[in-house]
Amino acid sequence: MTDKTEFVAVKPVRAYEAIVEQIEQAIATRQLNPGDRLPSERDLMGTFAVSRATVREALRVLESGGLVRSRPGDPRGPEILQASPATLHKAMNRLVRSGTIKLTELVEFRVMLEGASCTLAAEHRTPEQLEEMRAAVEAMEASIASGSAAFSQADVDFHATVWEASHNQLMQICGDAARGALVDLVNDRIDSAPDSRAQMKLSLAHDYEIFHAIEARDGARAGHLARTFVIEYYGEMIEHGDRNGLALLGVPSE
Amino acid sequence: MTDKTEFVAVKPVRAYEAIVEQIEQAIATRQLNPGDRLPSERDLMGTFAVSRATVREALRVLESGGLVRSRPGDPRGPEILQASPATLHKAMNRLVRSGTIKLTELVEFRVMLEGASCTLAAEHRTPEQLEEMRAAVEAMEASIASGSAAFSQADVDFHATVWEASHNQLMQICGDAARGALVDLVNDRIDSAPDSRAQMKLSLAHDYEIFHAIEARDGARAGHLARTFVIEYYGEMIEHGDRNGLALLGVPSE
DNA sequence: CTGAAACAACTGGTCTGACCAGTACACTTA
DNA sequence: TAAGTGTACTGGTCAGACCAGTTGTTTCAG
Repeated sequence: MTDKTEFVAVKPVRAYEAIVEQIEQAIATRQLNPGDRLPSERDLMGTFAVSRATVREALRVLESGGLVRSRPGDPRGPEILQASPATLHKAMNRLVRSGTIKLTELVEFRVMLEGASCTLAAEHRTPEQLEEMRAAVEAMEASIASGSAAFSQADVDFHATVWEASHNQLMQICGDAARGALVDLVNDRIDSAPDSRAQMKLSLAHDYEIFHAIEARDGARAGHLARTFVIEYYGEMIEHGDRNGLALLGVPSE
Repeated sequence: MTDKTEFVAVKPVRAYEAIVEQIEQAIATRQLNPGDRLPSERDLMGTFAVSRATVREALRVLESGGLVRSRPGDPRGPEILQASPATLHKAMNRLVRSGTIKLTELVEFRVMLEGASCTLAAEHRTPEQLEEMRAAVEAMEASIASGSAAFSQADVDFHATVWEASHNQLMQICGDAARGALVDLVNDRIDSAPDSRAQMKLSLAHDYEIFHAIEARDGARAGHLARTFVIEYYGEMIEHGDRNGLALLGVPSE
């Protein structure tokens, strides 16, 4: 506290940034709450003493961050929005797609998330969610003959329900982003390797096992299965040198 | 494919949004790469056939998303940026602060990440990184008397090195975001509960144990320890009903 | 010939003032 | 009372302007 005064680097703050900052603060500190309205752009230009172009730039930034929404003609002004995971989702997607992140990392990440969500789902799932899962796996089984599109849709449904049943949005969002990025990457790599029938049967068997573990509320087993299956599925695509760490994630601890 | 034509909901697309979309696409598809330059705002208004105000709004949105950077006076035009975790970080923070995401979820998320990164670090760490960790824990031990600021800085250093040694940026980024959000939340909750000496000693002991597991390349043990400690640390702040799932995450599998 | 100073041609940041197409709400009118 | 009409707002966009800052070039003194 009584340290010598220290100077820190500065960077010019543009007017619209200062406005964003203020409004963001007001939202963070609950002075502004979802449903509240901001004054109109023309009023705002008065209170911030800037031109409309400037307040609009600020508003656009806030809007792109999912904090407010403007609608033309609405006399109540821009609306403060409930925070939504959409922005996080987009940010995650961008990061992963940018190639800053290696396939191995993505798979490791997915292994953890998938495992954890299955464990949590086994604990937290409601009876309704269990039935949804049952319906999804049965749909998979039914569509195994009719085509890979319907099959993988049902597959996605099953996993989506598991995420939901985990009651952990954060994992859901991150897992979803990772899954999306992963299929993109894999599609780029081996374009359109269509699910072979054998492949489908394997996936189905896996999902059934997981389902039963969740049904039995056996979280440890559900997590272990999920991890193992993801590793098995993506393992071959990963360079040999990177497989050790992955394997470790599969079967942890005492 | 031959389905009946289906109409879908539309929403008006503002001009600046269309511009953002196009530039975002160009970046995602690698037509535009980090270091590349966009034409100047005045040129852009020509190519998109809009006014400068509109291209500026688009640029502001892209800038707030961390995709480009404009600098006044630079005749080369706005620069395409390397994707950075900053946006993700901010998005996660906002989501957590807004209360959309519960403390429990955040802790669960952190438990997974912390565990996984320790496991991976045990496998992937280099000798140099091991020494960094050793230095950090020793710094913790040394500063245990001198004050909590230095102590927790060393603590953060230790964990940062572990993240780094895991060689998984994704986990690092998410873990960091979660950690940041968590300390924010906890600081709000019990404001400035200063690390008691006992608390510090406990943290130190934990970190030492983890360090030794990483040193011994015992990934399973390192992960298990990390999970257990995080659970122990945050467990009390979590509502009783939510603790079961958390406990499950700690000691998984067979 | 060299190095420094002056310049010109750009850049982004901001402002003013204007127009349009929508929306909400009060005010008619049947 | 119910349907229709106005009107006064909203946000979206445009045009044109000014300033301060950067860059690269040109000029000029040594």
